[in-house]
Amino acid sequence: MAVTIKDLAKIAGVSYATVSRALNDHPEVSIETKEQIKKIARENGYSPNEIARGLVKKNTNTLGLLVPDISNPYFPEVAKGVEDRANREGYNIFLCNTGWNTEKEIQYIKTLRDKRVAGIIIAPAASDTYKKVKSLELDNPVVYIGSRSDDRSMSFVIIDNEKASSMATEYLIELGHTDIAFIGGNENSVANEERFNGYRNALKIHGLEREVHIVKGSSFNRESGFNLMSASIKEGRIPHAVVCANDIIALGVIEALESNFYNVPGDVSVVGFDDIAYASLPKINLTTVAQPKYDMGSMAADIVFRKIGARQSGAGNHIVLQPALIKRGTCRKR
Amino acid sequence: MAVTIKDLAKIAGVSYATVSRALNDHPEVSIETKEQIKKIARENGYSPNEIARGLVKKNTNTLGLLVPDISNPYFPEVAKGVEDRANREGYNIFLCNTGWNTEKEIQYIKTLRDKRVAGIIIAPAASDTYKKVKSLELDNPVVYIGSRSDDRSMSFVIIDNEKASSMATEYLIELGHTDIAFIGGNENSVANEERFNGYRNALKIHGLEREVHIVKGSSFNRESGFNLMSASIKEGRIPHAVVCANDIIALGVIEALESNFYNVPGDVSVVGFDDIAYASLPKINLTTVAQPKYDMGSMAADIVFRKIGARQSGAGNHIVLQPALIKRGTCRKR
DNA sequence: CTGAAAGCGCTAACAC
DNA sequence: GTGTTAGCGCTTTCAG
Repeated sequence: MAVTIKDLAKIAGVSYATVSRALNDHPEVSIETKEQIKKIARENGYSPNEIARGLVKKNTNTLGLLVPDISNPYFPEVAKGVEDRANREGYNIFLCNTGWNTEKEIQYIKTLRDKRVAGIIIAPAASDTYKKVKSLELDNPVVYIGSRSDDRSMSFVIIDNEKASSMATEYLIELGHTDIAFIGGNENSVANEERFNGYRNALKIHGLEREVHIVKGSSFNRESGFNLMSASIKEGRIPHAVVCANDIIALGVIEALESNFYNVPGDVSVVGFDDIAYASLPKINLTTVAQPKYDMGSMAADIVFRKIGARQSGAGNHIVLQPALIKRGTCRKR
Repeated sequence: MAVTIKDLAKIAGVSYATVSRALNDHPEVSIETKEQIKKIARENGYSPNEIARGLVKKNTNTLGLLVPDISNPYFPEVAKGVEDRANREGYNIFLCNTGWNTEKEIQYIKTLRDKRVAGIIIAPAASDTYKKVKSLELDNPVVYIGSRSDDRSMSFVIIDNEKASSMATEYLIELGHTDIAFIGGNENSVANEERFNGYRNALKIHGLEREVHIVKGSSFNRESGFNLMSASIKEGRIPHAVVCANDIIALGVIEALESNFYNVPGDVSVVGFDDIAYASLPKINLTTVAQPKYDMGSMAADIVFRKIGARQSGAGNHIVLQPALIKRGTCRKR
């Protein structure tokens, strides 16, 4: 099998401790033996067994990342941020696609814990993710991304979802719309709830409470947006505008609207959430709320590293980024 | 620190070997002590140290996946296929974003090797990835995805890129186009080369050799497609149609065309490659070549598992899937 | 059915 | 500078 440190020691005629030192560039070992040993290592295709090393150093140089749906362009961007930051530290990341399923989420977290990852970054699948994870009493630092729990002992990096959603809704109100619908994603998602609250509050503040036109959410995807909007149309409920819980839902909503010959933004205005890359395509030109996805990923990784360094699983780190409304072409004055 | 098997043994008043057996459901251990020990394990929040176990079992239940750009919606789909298949086997995957950079690729592969992953799935960054990887003389099974090397000892799962590209080009020819351009991605990518060859061969077969209108590629992304097409327009080279090396390039090409007031497909027909989710958006409606991304991912993982089982790093496994041309709205008769 | 002991590949005192 | 030795947390003979 693979050549070990002992094999090298035998060849070099030294103890294997010396080999270990040489390979790790310890200062005590003479420069010649160092060179010598490294040469032998190279010649014999030695590859250090990181898992053995990890066992003794109690350190795997590995992070876990849980995302609900890697097919949603929002998450690859986050993942890239996490990965780049982790890579700079010499860390690798385990990518876990949870499919919006907390069971799967917990199962993944358990294996990550067993694999002794240095930290776990979670884009939660649902609101009960938090307590489920908490009940695991992990030793590993955990940071949430995209949404938060009330429990301030937990760390997170988010944008202010509620405010963002309010901004979007108020923009629509300014444009003269009164019958504004909200089409949500997974109903047990915290981000979804916050975005809904932001929407509702904006209506309330502007005395439009009566107009609240909720289209119950189902999933954070295109099909769901399409189906929900189609159903609403079938019922004859055609709002002036719709606030969507994310961009891909918005894409589905627009699809439904246009396939029923309603023009966007001519007949109905639509605003999304996330600002995925495709939102800026001229043909799409979706008005939406931007999230600094990549930065959120790297910031989350940053917090993990800070926690690892500090050895204090203590206080929660909280980063709340400000959202920006990107006005493009799917909204129009009424 | 974390409770170990020895702690449990002490509590249970048995040897730690027995604890190990009980926890692993060995048949020899009495059902009562088994229950007993499991209970103690649960109560004390025991989590098996997979890295210690891995050291002795020489098995990490981990796969590595290298992709050039996780932001390209093609790759998350592949990743999902790999991940789902791996998950069924109880494996986790290391996601490595190589940024089309073979240096980074090799560096990643080295750490994956050091971390003793059971196998590595590579969506290669460039044509020299193959020999660079080969020179590493890995013990780990490797399977390539998306493009292949001539070296038949390597395993891969691909679609027939050349044929696919020919199909797309011939479709354009049937539509009456003669001045057909090819806008490529990374020039040192094998997939890019194969797709270019398919394009050129189709022209040749139809006696259109003289018309070959190559727009040198640069990157597999939207900006590149946009820039290349814009430059071509500026030079006054407006082809009848353009074959793009992938969908996101096509998106950029269309963007460039329309921002210069050329209508697609009215003035210029465009065909993409990959069939990413956004290609089917009514507003985009991109004619393209479909790749079974998810299946390709899971098949690649499948090969890895077969190799792990067989313990024969021997013969290369080759899967060549048939491409399908998806005719949508970006091409029109001339 | 269970215990004792060796060892996976490596690092880190502790000696000399 | 380098060797010896004791683990890291676990699985797996080998005894009994």
